[in-house]
Amino acid sequence: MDEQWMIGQTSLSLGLNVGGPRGAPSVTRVLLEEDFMSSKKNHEVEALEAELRRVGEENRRLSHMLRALVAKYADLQCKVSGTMAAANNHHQSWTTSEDGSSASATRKRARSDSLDTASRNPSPPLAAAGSSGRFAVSVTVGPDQAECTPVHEPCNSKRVRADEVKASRVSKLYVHADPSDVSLVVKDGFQWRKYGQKVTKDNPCPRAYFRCSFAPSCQVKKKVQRSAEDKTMLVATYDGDHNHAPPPKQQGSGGRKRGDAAAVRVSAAPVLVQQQGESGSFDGGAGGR
DNA sequence: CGTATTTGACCAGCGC
DNA sequence: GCGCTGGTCAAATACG
Ligand SMILES: [Zn+2]
Repeated sequence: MDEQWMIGQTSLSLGLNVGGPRGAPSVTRVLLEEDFMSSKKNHEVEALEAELRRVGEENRRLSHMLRALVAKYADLQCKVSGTMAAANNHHQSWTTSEDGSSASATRKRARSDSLDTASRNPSPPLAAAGSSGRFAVSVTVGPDQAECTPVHEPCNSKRVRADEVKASRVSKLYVHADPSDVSLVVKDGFQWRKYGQKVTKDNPCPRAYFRCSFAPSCQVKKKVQRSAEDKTMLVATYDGDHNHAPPPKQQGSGGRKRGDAAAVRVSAAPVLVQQQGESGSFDGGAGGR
């Protein structure tokens, strides 16, 4: 299923890329000038100019979208490559992405590396789900993921590794949400209760902390933060696994609550693999503090 | 009135 | 030892 979706993305991306370059507008403008010099039909020139402007705007928008799409596609391709050949990691650098060393231009690359590193598991616990307008990628990293040692590390890698080791089950979910959404309350099928919000150092957008409020014995936590540059990307980091039956999407064809048409409701249910192995002795202790 | 969200305070881990 | 940063708590507030 994932491959099919990715193939679709590939074809789309290639098609857009072929027709993407901004060479046509200049040609159109030349033709338009010629028409104007001939002084045949001014109104037609005006119409053409208006259309040209509109097309230019659309082209720019499409270009932007295409760029994001290409970036995502590159991430997915890298991930797939890493999954297929888990041992052959040639061009992976795993730059200082989590450390946050102000990598402005290489933000996408860093994300790609992160995804790729997470996908370097022996078993492929990654799931991709895409809708017509939304984009969601879920990556579940396991405890044995920290075995892979980075290659040429500039400075860090021990802190990140320790963090990964400490976290038993961390699954990242990249969702493509509308930037008009100001509340990071991502309704992904579960009931979350927000318990904190902090402003991180390298990201101007605040990070929201959620906790599963569906079951008292479920201490699944979730961190939601939108990307610094791609305001349309919401990075939801799920920590833990639900030990209760998920609410079966009881939200029918009702109206929205806040009248927000483009809400963030992440309906793309990520097929989180329960291959974490031993799930026992995990749901019992729910004692907080 | 009960519940969810907000938001400042508090704390723990880590680097210098 | 001190400062910084991320994570959590809990009182206050908003909302249904
Ligand atoms: Zn839960």
